[in-house]
Amino acid sequence: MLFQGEFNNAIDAKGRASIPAKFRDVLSSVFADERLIVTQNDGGLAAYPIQEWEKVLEKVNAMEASPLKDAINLALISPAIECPFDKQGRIQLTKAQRCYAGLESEIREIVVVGSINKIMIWNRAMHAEMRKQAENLLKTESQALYNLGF
Amino acid sequence: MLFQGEFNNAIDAKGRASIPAKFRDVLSSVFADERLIVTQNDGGLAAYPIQEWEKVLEKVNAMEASPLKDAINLALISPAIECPFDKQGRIQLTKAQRCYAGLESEIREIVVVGSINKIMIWNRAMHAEMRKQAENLLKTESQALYNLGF
DNA sequence: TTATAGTTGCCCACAAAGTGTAAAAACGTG
DNA sequence: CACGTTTTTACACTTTGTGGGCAACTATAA
Repeated sequence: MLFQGEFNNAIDAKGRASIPAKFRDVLSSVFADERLIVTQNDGGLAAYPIQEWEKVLEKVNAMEASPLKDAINLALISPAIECPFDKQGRIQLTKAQRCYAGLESEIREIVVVGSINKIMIWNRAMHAEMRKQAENLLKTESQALYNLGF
Repeated sequence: MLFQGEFNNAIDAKGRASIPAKFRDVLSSVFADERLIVTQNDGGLAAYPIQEWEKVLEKVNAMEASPLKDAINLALISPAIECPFDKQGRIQLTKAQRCYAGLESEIREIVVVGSINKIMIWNRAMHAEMRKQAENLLKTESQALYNLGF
């Protein structure tokens, strides 16, 4: 397990998001490279260690032309940009990234979520709403959950 | 990776579009030439560093005559024009270019998107709409995305 | 031709955004 | 509870983006 857990961190007035120390530790110990590529996905931001991102790129490049490939390029690849860490372990997000993720001006509360090989960053309120939706679905699937061992 | 990322910039009343400093840096450091050739493509504007544009031209010239070649000349090559930077890092777009890209008079909001070897300029609302379409398609292909590493 | 309106390029100035550093506050561990 | 680590706040400074003024030039019409 690489990135794991949820962290309620903040984004400052200039758009810098602090990344949990645990995730930075994973970057330096497992990947030996602190570079993060941040893209937009599903209403939030997804940050990939550069090695992971390059694997993704190779696979996408190998696809033959199709509407799906175009959509991936438009929605996932083009917006991607490297966001370097500052000395306090924060990454500077661009205006466009904040705009996409609902992190304008006065909004400071984010949640940083580990997701195996990537790190997701959400507007905290939005994330809470998504969780609620998910939990509602789970209520209708108690048997399946039981079978899974939950 | 040359041009990467999305930037929410503006076009002013005179039709000047500001190009992100990062992209200007790529032009001067990688291409050592700030000239941009701007053409029309797919409802937006595409700006090529002059070296990249010349590569394209050579390849098109090498094609033997065909309806496709004619269409390329008509739709992509003919409208192309060099748009020089002013000292504030903006390029002056012509009326025809703005008209084509849905950037008339009062519309100020654009998005400048890096796309490997070229820079795309979109009406921001139009781009958001395209992204939405793309994301809808992606939602139906979550297994494929997972396989690609997203 | 002259007058007029529109376009283009150049310049300046202000506002907004980004960067870097330091220090305070909060947190978690022993 | 005290300590070290982590996160947040605060401030100063730099860079970038945007709007506006002005003059030169172009095209059109009277």
